[in-house]
Amino acid sequence: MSKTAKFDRQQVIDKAKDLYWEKGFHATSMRNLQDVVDMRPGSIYAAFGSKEALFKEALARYTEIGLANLQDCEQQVASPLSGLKLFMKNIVIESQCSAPNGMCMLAKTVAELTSEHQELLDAAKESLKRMEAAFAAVLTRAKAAGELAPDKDPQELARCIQVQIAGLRTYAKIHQGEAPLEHMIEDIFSHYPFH
Amino acid sequence: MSKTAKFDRQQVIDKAKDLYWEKGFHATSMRNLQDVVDMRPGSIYAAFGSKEALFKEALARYTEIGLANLQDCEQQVASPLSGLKLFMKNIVIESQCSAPNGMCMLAKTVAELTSEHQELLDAAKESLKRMEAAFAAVLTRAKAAGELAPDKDPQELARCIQVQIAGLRTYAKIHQGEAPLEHMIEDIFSHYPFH
DNA sequence: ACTAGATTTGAACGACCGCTCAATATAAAA
DNA sequence: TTTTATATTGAGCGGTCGTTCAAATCTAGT
Repeated sequence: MSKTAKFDRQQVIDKAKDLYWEKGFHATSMRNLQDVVDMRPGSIYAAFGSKEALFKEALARYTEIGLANLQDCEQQVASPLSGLKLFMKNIVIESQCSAPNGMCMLAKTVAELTSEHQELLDAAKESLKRMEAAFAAVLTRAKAAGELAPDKDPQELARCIQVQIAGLRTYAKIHQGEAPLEHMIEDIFSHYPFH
Repeated sequence: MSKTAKFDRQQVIDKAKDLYWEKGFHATSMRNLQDVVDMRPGSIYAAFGSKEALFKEALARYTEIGLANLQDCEQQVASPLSGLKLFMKNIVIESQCSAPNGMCMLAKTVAELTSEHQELLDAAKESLKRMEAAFAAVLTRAKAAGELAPDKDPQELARCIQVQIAGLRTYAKIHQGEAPLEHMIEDIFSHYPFH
C-alpha cells in the first residue's frame, strides 16, 4: 500500500453542503469551497470529480440529515403527529437563524437550477419526493395510533405538509421574524385537512 | 439637441426580466442579456448602469405586471374572491408552462440572493409585501361584498394566500404536472381560514 | 532504509465574467 | 450645410471562473 487520504470525507461534504446551502450553486465558487474545506483544487477534484458532483453529494447529505431529523423528532415526543409538528417548527422557526440559510436547500436548488444542470435538478426533486414519502409514513403511523381520523389520506396530508413548509419558509425569509409562524403551524394541524 | 435613443426601453426591460426570471441573477450573464435585447454592452451600461440596476428594473416591471394581473382577474369575474382564485390558478397552473419559469421571480430572488446584494434582496421583499397588501385589499373588498364572513381578517388571509402561492408553485415545479393543483386551490377557499 | 504507489500541492490554462471608453454614427438645432 | 450634443459600437481591460497536471510529499510494506 501507500499513503491514505488525510481529510475526513464526511466533514468535507458537510462543510461544502453548508456553503452551497448558504450561497446556492452558481454563487459558490470552487475557490470559496477550497477555503472552507481547506483543501487544494487538485485534492478536491481527485476526491469528488467536479463542482457538480460535489454539489450532488451535498444534496444527498442534506437529505440524509433531514430524514434523520424527522425520525429524531418523532422519537423525542413519542407521537407521530406531534413529532411532525415539532419537525416543522424546527425547520421553519429555528433554522431561520441557526441554519446556513432559512430556505430548504432542496427547494432552493429546484428554484435556482435549469435544465442546464438536469442531473442536479432531478436529484433535488427526487430528494423532495423522498421527504414527502417520509411525511406520509409518519402520517400513516399517526393514523394507526389514532392521532388521525381513519378517513384521512396520508398521501394527501403529506402533500399539504410539503406545500406548507415551502410556503412558510419563503414567507419567514421575507418577513424576518415578524410573522406569527408558530401560530400558523398550529393552525395547519388543528383545521382541515387535518381536523 | 441631438440623436435620440432608438431602442424601446420597456421592451428591453421586459426581455431582460424574462431572461433573469428564467435563469436567476447569477446564472444570467451580461453577454446573455446583450443577445436577447440585441444591444451592445456600451448601450446597456449607458441606459441602465449595471447588471444589478437592470435586475432591479426587471423586478419592478415583474411586480407591476403581477399587480395588474390581479386587478384584471378581479374585473374579469366581477367578484373579488373569485378574482383572487382565478389569479392563483393562473400563476400556479398556467404559468407553469407559459412563463419563463414556474416559480415566482420575487420568491426566486429572495431564495437566491444573500446580503452580498442587499439592495436587490430588499427590493424583492418589498415587492412581495406589496403583493400581499394587494391581496389584503381584494379580501377587504370581498368582505364588503359579503363574499367573506364579517369576522375574517383580510391581513391574516392575505398572509395565508402568500404562503399557499409560494408553496404551491414550488410543489408544482417538483411534480411537473402530476399534482392536483386545481383541487388544492379550491380547497384553500372552501375551508378554514376562509370558510 | 528503501521503494512503490497513492495523495497533495499550487501554478497556470483557456474561457468567460462585468464593465469601460475612444472612435464612430446619427439626428435635431443653427 | 454645418454644428453640436447625444447614442451606439465593439475591442479589450483586469479579474475570476472551473479545471488540470507535473512535481513534491507521504506512508505502508519490504
